[in-house]
Amino acid sequence: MSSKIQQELFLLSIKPARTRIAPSPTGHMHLGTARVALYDYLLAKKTGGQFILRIEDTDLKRTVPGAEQEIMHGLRWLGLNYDEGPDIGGPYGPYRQTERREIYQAHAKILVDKGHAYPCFCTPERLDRVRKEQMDRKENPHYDGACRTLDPDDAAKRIASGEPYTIRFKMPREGVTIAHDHLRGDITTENKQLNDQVILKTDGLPTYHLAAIVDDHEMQITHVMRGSEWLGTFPLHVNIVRAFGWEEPIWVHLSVFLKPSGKGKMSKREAAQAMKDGYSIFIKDMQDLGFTPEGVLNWSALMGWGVAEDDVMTVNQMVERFSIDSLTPSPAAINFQKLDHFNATHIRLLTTEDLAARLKPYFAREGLAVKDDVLLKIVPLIRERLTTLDDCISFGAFFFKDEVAPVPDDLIAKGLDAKQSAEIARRVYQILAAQPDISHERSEPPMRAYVEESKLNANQVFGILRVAVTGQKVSPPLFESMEIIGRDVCLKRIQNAIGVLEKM
RNA sequence: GGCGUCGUGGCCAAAGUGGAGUAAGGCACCGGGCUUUCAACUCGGAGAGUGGGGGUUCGAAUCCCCCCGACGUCACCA
Repeated sequence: MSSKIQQELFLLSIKPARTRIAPSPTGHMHLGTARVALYDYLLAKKTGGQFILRIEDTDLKRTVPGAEQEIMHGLRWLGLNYDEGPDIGGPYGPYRQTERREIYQAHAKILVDKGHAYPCFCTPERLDRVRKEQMDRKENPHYDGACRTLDPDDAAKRIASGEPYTIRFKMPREGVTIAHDHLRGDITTENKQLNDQVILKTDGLPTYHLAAIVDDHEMQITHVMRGSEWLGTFPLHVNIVRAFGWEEPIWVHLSVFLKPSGKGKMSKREAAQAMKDGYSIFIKDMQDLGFTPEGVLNWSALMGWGVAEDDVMTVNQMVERFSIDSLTPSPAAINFQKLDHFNATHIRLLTTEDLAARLKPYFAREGLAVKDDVLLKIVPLIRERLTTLDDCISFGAFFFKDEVAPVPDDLIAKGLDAKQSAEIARRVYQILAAQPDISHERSEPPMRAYVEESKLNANQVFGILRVAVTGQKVSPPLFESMEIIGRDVCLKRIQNAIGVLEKM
C-alpha cells in the first residue's frame, strides 16, 4: 500500500474534533488566549469539527464588566469565528458557567455519593491558621483533611442547619497518578503530593477544577488545549474525570509566552514598554496599532508550532498544514520584530481594494477626508512601504492635505545652500509649469534632462522637489505621487517652497 | 522549599522510531546590486555543534545517569 493511500485512509479515520477556548472574563484578552484559540480553531476546521467559546466566569469577584465582550470582539476581529458560544448558542449550552450552576451542583453530588468528594466546613480562618502552622513547621501547605472523615449523617445535619460548606475532591492518598499529555508524554505524580481541592465553593459555584471537567465532558470536547500553567493541577483534573468514569479528552498543554528577553513572563512593566514601542500583547490594541489579523495570527501561530518551511501562511493554509503533533512544548520568547515582518508581508499580499478599505479608518482617525479613487491610486505606491497599516499616514497623508509645511532646512539640497536650492526650485517650477499636464511620463523626462545639463545629481534636484511637494524627505515615488496630487497643487507647493527658501 | 515542565545561533524553529551532506529555514544583523528618498526586490555573509558533565554505541540533538538554569505551580483564582 502506498503511503499516499495510507494517508488518505488515516484522514478518513479522523473524527471531527470539538475544541474550546475557555477564557475567564477577568481582564484584557491576551495574545496567549488568541494563540490557543487559533490552534483550537485550526484543529476543529481541519477535522470538520466545531470550535466553541465558553466563558469561565465562576469567580464573581474577579469578573470585570466588558471583558466578555472584549473576548468575543477579539475572536471575531481575528476571524476565529466560533460555532457555539454564549451569544450565538448551540446544542450544548448555556456557554457561560454562571448559567450552569445546577449542572455543577448535581455533579458535585454525584461525586459525594460515589465517595469521591466530601463536604468541608472548615472556615477560611482555620484554613489560614493551618497553612501558617504548616509553613512554620517547614511543611508544604496543604489541606489537612479535617473534614475528610466526617460522618455523612452529621455532615448532612450541618448542611441542613444552614452551615456554610464547600465540597472537596477526595484525592487518593497512595500510589501515583499518571496523566498523559499529548506533547509531553506521561506525567507521573505521587498522590501524596496532591491535595483535596475545593471543587464547589460556599457560594454554590464550582471552581475551575469541577466546572471545566464537567463542561468539557458535557460539551463533548475531544481535545483540551490550554496553557502549561495548568500542569500543576493536571493530575487533579485527570482524577476527577476518572472518578466520574468518563473518557478523557486528549490533553495538550501549550507553552507559555515569555517576554522578549526570554527571562520570565510579560509583566505590567514590559507590557507598558511594548506599548511605547508600538506593540502590545493585548488583542484589543492590535488594530489600533495597525496590525492585521493575518499578521497577528501568522506570527502567534509560529510561536510554539514548528513548520519546516514556507512560514508565511493564511489561515486556510494553516488549516491545511496544522497538526497537534508539530506543536512544541518549550516556552517561546515574544519577538515583536517578527510581528512587524509578518504584518508587512501580509499587507503586501492584500489586493489593492482590500488594502484601501483597511487603510481608510486610519486616515479618518487623522481627520483626513480620503477620496476612494485617490486612495486606490496611492495604495500601489505605498503598499510595500507599510509595516503597519497606520504607516499609511506617514507615507500618504500629504495626498489628502490642502497644504504641506516642509521643514525649511529639508528644502536645502545636500552640498548646496539656500540660495542655490531656491534657484533649482525656480527652474523646476518653470520646467513643470511648461508641461500641459503632470503625468509622470510627462514630467520625468524634462526633469531628467535638467539634472543632466545642470551637472547636479538626481538626489539634489529630486530631493528639493520631493520636500516641496510632499512636505517630507521620505515619500512614495515622486513623479507618480505628483501625478496623483495634480498639476495645480504641485505648482502651488513648489511656489511656496521657493518663498520659504528665499526667506532663508 | 516540595512537586512539575522546558533547555538547538540574539529570537522563532527543522532534523519520521539514533545514521547520507558544512545541525534546514525564517526574523533580526552585516555587505553588494537595483534606485529620485524610504521601502520592496535580489545576491552574498557572519553567527550554534544542540544548557554542562559523564556514559551506551561503529555512530547521539535524538537513549541512560548526574548537575545547572529558566519557567510554572503549591487559593473557597482561573
